[in-house]
Amino acid sequence: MYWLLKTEPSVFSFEDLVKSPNKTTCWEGVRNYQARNFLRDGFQKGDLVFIYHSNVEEPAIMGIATVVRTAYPDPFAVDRKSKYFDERVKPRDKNPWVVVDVQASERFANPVTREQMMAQASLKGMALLKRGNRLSVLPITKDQYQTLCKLGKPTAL
DNA sequence: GCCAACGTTGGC
DNA sequence: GCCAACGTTGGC
Repeated sequence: MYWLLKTEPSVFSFEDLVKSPNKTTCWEGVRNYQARNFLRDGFQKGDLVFIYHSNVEEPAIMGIATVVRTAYPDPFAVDRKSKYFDERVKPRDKNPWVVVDVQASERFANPVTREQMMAQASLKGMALLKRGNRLSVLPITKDQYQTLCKLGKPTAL
């Protein structure tokens, strides 16, 4: 399967992922149930994931990561010191939030900008491109994956 | 259970 | 900085 994860590069960028130990990080802080369901029920080991920079001048897909660990409880949701702490998760409840681990695998030689995607007829209808879409975890079809790779030119790290 | 108010995301 | 979209909250 193929996915897309949004991130604000001022918080955590694709290059931050590349620089992480073993180029791997746990993708914390997802606090939306639909997005959570994708992470929990959809993400499989080996799935490929586009990393997309949002809330910047030129939103773009920067590269590809691989799922290296399937969903497990988000430790930050129950860590009072974390900015992702969720007050509503009471100790005796089960923590509803999950993370997956992703490892950077390839960098796009040509990051694919939102503008480029908008101009691609074959990407018409992508949820990502819909105005007002706020979902931070999105499924990508095989066709979309191939189109985006053709544009992005993935290169080994 | 309805729905208005509010808060957040994120493109523009 | 504006505001569209939409999820969440809380009064009733």
